[in-house]
Amino acid sequence: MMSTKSDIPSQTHIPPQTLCLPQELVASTAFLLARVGISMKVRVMDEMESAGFAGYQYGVLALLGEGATETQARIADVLGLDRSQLVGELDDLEERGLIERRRDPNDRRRHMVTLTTDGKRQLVKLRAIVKRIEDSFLEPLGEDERKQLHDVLLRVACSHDGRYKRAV
Amino acid sequence: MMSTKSDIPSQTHIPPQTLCLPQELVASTAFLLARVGISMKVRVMDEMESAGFAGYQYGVLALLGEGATETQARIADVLGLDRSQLVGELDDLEERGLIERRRDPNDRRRHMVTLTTDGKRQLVKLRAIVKRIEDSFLEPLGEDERKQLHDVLLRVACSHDGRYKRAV
DNA sequence: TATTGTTATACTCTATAACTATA
DNA sequence: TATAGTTATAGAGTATAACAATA
Repeated sequence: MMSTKSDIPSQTHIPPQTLCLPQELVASTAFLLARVGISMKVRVMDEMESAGFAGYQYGVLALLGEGATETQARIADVLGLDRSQLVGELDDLEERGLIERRRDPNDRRRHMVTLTTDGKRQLVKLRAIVKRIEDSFLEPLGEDERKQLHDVLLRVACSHDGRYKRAV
Repeated sequence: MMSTKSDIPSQTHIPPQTLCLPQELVASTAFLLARVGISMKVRVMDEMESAGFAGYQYGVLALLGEGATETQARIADVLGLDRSQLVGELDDLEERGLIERRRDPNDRRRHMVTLTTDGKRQLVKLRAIVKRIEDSFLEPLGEDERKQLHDVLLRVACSHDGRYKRAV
């Protein structure tokens, strides 16, 4: 499963320099941001899958957990997913009784999506998973460093994506 | 090209709340890190492609730009790419005269890869692209905030990936 | 037998297009 | 005609497996 990617290189007549990234990349904040962000996401996705949840289902539950009843189109737009992609995720969540889809009587094209009690329970579980992974990643940082990191990231995010607006 | 994803939602009898992400996600440093990191990567990839470079070619050039002659296996391992994936990228770079592959006379299985003069020139160009994108993203941050961000990310990266070691 | 580079194949995501039912 | 949800299809990207040359 892990192939040979993380083997200690046993090269011989190349100086036994440790496997190490080019300074140019390590010096780049963009590079670090992408690397750390992606590996965090991968880890979250993996553990979500182990917990029986696929892809972006946590995002959906988290959004619905805020209370509002949402349309599928809105869920997709807010989360930046494709509407067609969302269908499958919702099908699964619905079958498992974590969400409910009801037709909007005022516009029968629309599905109003809400979280069930069971869905809320699962959300708590998934939230804990994310929190645990986040803590493990940010372990080398002190409390105020974490706060500062979050603050800085939020400002950067806001300046490039209008969907963060309210949180500023 | 942009589909309808960024349309202002014209929903009517749903309160005209602006499209906005769940607070739970916005409050999560892991989420922000992944979001910002990925959108930065996407932007870099896009602009690289516009400049005629595909995928991870910048990484390869940057690595070779540090001076050392590297084996294909080492390039792949350092950059975290699949060895088979690397072949195509190198083929392209070689055809365009930006790198050179020579058989290692001491071990004829190996290809020693080096950067050509032209490759160095292109590297300078790509470096500028990344720098420009990074600056645009980090624009809301002051000088010392950027430094602090880089420092914090580096520490996090180091604690989860041995390939950063030297840079600590 | 193990390893390097290579080629071929399969699989997962995501993006696109087409279809229905409603408006 | 346009939109919401759905289904089907295609493409990109990645991972896996098999292979030839060399050690």
